[in-house]
Amino acid sequence: MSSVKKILIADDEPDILEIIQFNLQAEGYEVITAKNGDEAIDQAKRHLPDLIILDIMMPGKNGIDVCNILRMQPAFKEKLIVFLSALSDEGTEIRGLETGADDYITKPIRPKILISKVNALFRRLNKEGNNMLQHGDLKIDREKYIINYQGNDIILARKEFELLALLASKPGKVFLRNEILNQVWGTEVIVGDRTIDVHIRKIRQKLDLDCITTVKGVGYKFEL
Amino acid sequence: MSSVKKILIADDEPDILEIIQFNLQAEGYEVITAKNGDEAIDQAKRHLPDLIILDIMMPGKNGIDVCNILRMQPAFKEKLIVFLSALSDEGTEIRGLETGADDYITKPIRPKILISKVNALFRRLNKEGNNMLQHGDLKIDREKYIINYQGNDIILARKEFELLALLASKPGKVFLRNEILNQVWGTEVIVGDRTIDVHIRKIRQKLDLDCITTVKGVGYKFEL
DNA sequence: GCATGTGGTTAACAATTTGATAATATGGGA
DNA sequence: TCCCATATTATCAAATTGTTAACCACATGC
Repeated sequence: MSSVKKILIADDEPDILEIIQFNLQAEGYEVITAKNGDEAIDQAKRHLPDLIILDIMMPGKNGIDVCNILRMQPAFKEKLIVFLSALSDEGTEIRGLETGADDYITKPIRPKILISKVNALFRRLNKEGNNMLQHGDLKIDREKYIINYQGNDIILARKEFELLALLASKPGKVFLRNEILNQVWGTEVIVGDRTIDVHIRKIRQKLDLDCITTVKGVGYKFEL
Repeated sequence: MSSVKKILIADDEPDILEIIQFNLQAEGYEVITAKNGDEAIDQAKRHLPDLIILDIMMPGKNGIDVCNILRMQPAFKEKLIVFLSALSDEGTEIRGLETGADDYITKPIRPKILISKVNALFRRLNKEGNNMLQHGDLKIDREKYIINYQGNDIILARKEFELLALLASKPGKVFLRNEILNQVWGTEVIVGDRTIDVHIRKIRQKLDLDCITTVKGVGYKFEL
């Protein structure tokens, strides 16, 4: 979405390194390589890649060690880490799964699957935290303050927008009236009881889409 | 966590079926098998397994077809589905990833990895709903204020919901009428004797499931 | 400065849902 | 059998939300 994603690959076999690098670069990613665990940690700190692919079996620090070390640091708590494993080392692989990796890829490397997995990982990441919400035909752009439904832009007033954006930020979750007041109006402001209802109504009217459900006695929730 | 997890395996090769079945049963899972796609759908509907492992390449309906068909139905929207794929069919594998599977496992099957993945999937599932109770086919989602039984959402009014949630929070425990009053109604409010009964009745009616037992002279308890 | 429009809030009333109660039925045990 | 705790049902009051219109504040352009 935003900028080119950086990927760090660490493997002691130059061939593998090259295959992966070639394929990921062809896909448009920026690739950094490392030949062993220590180098991987070094490069990771220097470039802060978005995704780190670690071979498990490496001389010196192995992939799991590297993962553990990196996960210690806040900068890598949220980054993607994927293990590479040969068919032979089952035992270590399993430990890898428990260690906080986001996925793992088995050797021999099959380029299409590799790319597919990498893309899938980034897609997942993008969904998580951004100022663009999307559910079905409904797009909510927090930056531009625009709602788009089935290709048509819908203009909501600020409060209406923020209310909808809040509800849509966690589809299905019921927001209590108090929560809504605190999030949208702030804790200082005191407004009457019917204010929320009126805004909800306006949203429902403008959107002409039944996406906000009332949970009587509790609050409202967004769902398609 | 709660009860024994059911796993359905579908593969046209008896050897594979047996290997997987043996390993998963050894791990304490209940295993159901199917030899082809149609049988898989049949068994899935009959047993409502928690996890479905589908071979992609099968005569008749293949794994992806089966997955698509099952995902149509509300009962399987939330279930785990995993694909099994041979090294050869890369193309289909990739499509599998996009089709709504939760993971996929490559052949040849390595038992330890299989088990590790299965365990990981169930672990992930448990983590997902933070304030979510689950007993068998009955899910109680405090955040979404929704009861889900066998894939169907059931809407309860606030008091009904809170009453059920209370009882279900400690399955088997008998809640005295006083306890219930304090927890659900609060200590201030005073309501008549029959009020609880009426709410219990409404829950039983809406759920159409015999999960609340009366303990005469004492109170009520939740159990499946 | 003045008309106009928009956003936000409120009040008043309608519509709806919920929850409590009373009245009555049921069913198991002394 | 009779008694007592619970089940069931219908009913009504209270709580909650929906809807509309009016109002004020503020910005905008003329």
